[in-house]
Amino acid sequence: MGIYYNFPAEDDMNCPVKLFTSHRIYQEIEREALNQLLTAATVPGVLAVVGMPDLHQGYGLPIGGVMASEEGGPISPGAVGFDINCGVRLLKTGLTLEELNNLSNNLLQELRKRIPAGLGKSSSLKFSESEFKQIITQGLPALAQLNLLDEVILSRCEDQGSFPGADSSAVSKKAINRGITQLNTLGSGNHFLEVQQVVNSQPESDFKQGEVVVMLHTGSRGFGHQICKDYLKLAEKCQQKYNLSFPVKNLAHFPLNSPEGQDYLAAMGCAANFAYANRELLTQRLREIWRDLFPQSELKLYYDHTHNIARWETHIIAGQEQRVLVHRKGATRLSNDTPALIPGSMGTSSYVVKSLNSENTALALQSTAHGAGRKMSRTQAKKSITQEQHRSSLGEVKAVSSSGGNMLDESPLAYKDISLVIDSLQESQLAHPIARLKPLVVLKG
DNA sequence: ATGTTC
Repeated sequence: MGIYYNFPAEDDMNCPVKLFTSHRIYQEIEREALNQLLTAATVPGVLAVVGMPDLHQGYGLPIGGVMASEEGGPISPGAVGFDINCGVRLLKTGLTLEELNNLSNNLLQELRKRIPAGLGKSSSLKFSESEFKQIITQGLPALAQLNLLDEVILSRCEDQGSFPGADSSAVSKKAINRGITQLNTLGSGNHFLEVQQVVNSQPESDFKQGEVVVMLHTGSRGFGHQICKDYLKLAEKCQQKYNLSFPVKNLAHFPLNSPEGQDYLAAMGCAANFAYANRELLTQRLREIWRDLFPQSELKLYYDHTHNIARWETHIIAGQEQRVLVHRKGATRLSNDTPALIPGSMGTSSYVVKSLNSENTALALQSTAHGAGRKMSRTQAKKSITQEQHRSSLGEVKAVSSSGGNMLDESPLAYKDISLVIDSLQESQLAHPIARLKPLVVLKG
């Protein structure tokens, strides 16, 4: 029996809350993050709330939180997050470390020069409004129609790279204007492009020991951010109209069967498609660099998935199979036949995991962690971590910031130990690692 | 995360 913490439905909670952490990680979880998770269970129409071991304080729902709503129940922009379809993509290179080694300095310089990155950065590509709308409505298949898709990769993407129900008429002009120049950019904060080496792979996995891979972590940029902002404002306005009780302002929501709720889902789908396309286009920029530096190597997509989204799924909740809208915010869907990519903090290993298909995976609504999870806020990290501490925490890893900043707020010292998160997933019988990916070279946003 | 004020 894998362990988890169960908080029964008490007082004004509508459902129990299950927190899937080891005892060790539980000690590190902030009181406020747990409080936010328990508060989510008080929203009327919420049928299940689950926390992952990388739980930390967020806006409304904590990062690492999963919240399932009944049909007609709440849909909450804050429970998806500002970076809609923030996600991870992993590429295989077929190269060994030896083939890469002489070039790693060049590679870092080329990445910095040729990958559009940093706060407010515009893309090197120009899209017309109609092309942009086609992309945000259809996702990756639209890139294929525009002759911008290199290969048939849809089966290696969550949602086949096309989120259903997206409708650009639900997206504000302001969001379109922000998004149209940002498609094909990495962004900032915890977004990164990292070259890694497989150091520990299970024999049954697709990974060879020592193989070089590339991981990309980015999302929907200012586009998704604007959509979240627009709909949070609308939700507050709709509170009276639908006579809703928000336990905290940041858990503002719509009824799923309201026009506004449906509009949010349609707009959220556009941001999801933006982010799928963004990761694909950045992969193409990377391929251009790769062709120059490693002409014998071809970048092949291993998998691409999100960790910030709401989607319809069927789960057994309280013994009853039902269709629910699952919000995952800093949590990854993990079905029995797909892998999940769990990026570490800068300078620490990332992992590929598979489901353990246990009783607990069903209780966790088929969810797993999304990363190491913060241990300090950005401001706290900048105050308390010194340059020297940060530099030594990076060890041999070559890191460069596109913005030229000191990256203290992204230091591994500001995050939980990813290996404890992975141990925790195993102890809870949610997932087990099939490969550990050690960082070599990282471009931070 | 973010044209850094959710």
